Amino acid sequence: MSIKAPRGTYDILPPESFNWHYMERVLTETAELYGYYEIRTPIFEHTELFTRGVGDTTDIVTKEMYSFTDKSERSLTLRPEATATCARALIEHSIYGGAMPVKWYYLGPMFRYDRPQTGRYRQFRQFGVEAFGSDSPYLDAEVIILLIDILNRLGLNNYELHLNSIGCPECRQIYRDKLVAHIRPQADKLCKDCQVRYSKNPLRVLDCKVESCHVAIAGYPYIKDYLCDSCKTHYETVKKVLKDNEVNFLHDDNLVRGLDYYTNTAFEIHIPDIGGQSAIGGGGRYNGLVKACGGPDVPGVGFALGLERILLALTKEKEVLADNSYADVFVIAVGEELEDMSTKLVSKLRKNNIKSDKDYAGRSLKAQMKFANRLGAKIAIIIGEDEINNNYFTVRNMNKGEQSQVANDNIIEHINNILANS
RNA sequence: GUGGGUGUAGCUCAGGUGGCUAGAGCACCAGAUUGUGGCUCUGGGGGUCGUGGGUUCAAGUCCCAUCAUCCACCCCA
Repeated sequence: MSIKAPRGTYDILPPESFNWHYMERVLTETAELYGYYEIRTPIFEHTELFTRGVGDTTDIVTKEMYSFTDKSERSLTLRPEATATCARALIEHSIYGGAMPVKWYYLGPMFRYDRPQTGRYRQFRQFGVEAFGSDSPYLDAEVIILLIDILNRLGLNNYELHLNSIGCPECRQIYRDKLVAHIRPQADKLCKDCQVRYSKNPLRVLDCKVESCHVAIAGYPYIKDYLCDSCKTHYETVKKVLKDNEVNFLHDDNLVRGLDYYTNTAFEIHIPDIGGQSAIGGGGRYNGLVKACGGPDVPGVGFALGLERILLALTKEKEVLADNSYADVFVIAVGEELEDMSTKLVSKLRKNNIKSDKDYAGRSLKAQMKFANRLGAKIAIIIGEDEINNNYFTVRNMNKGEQSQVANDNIIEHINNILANS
């Protein structure tokens, strides 16, 4: 046992994998209800896609990418997120030439080289949606309504939706200048991280958690007061549609995005009490992204959810969310010479779509019963000499502890009956 | 990248200031009940004490290094 899963990766075993199936079903079925359909893209891309599409000053690109050189000296990178990938696919297949908007969802692993902690892994999984080709604020709202619908269907209640508008490059630049002018006299009072933020991306200073930074920048201007008319109208419409559709949100002046191709709506979902990283998802509008990736000027809006973090929140109270029975029926052969019979019966059950299993360890009847119980079997079928000689099966209802003799020919019907009533 | 905690059985963990053959609970296997699970009782298998080095008559225990893991920060999902 010397080789272990690499740092920041982990195995999902049953019954844990049941939770993933359950969650993924809710995610994909809900998305399709809203007209979003799955796009499956490569798990690695040319490194350049992410330096351009994520931003070469972001932490993701500067210190978290899993990049490697292949045998032909190409620089490739395990995808750290999927939005840039979707933009690439949109451009590559000239999807923008057809009917708009195009609405996609994706589900799968992402990779970031980072120190693992609660709810953070080097290989983690995201579900996200992207809608390209419409600048309508109603589409921003749809994406958010979908997100909230998903959380509700999963049974999460204690989340907070934070919402803000970061305007367009034009009005944001005016705001940025105002903000920098406001901070400049206090710049030396900021924490070490904020010193860096101040020069690199001043809007980031706003969501610093250090108390002294808040004090230092007190009275800072809000971006909402600097939005141009068009951006202001866009944001007001998004908020109105959310209210009309009973989605609660908190306007958050400190919610910002770093890069120029992010525009207008920005939102994040927080679950305060999962410990560690409370952000389980986020998204917004990115009207400049497709162009930044080398395509035409196509607007877009979307979100991504961190699935480990969602599961963390979901399993806080109950460990296994889905049906955790490994087999509905367990077939027991008493004595090795009857194993041919149990094998045939298990095959018959399976052909009739009854989830069933049998012993492969040469166990005694008692031990097989115990095993059946542990698998969560609802029914045990016993085949012994008596049964063979008289053409019947002994069927035991494991929950009720009742058992009966069932003629061989009636077995499927009988089992289906019990399962239907359990 | 920065700062802390922890590495002993498959899992959760005991093992004061070093000292006999390293323990418990759970899990697993078997028996009590020779054709019947869950509860109980009895027994059994399973550990190079993360790894390497050092101190010592003697190291699971002390020291150093290293790796792993967990937690937090930066940042993100």
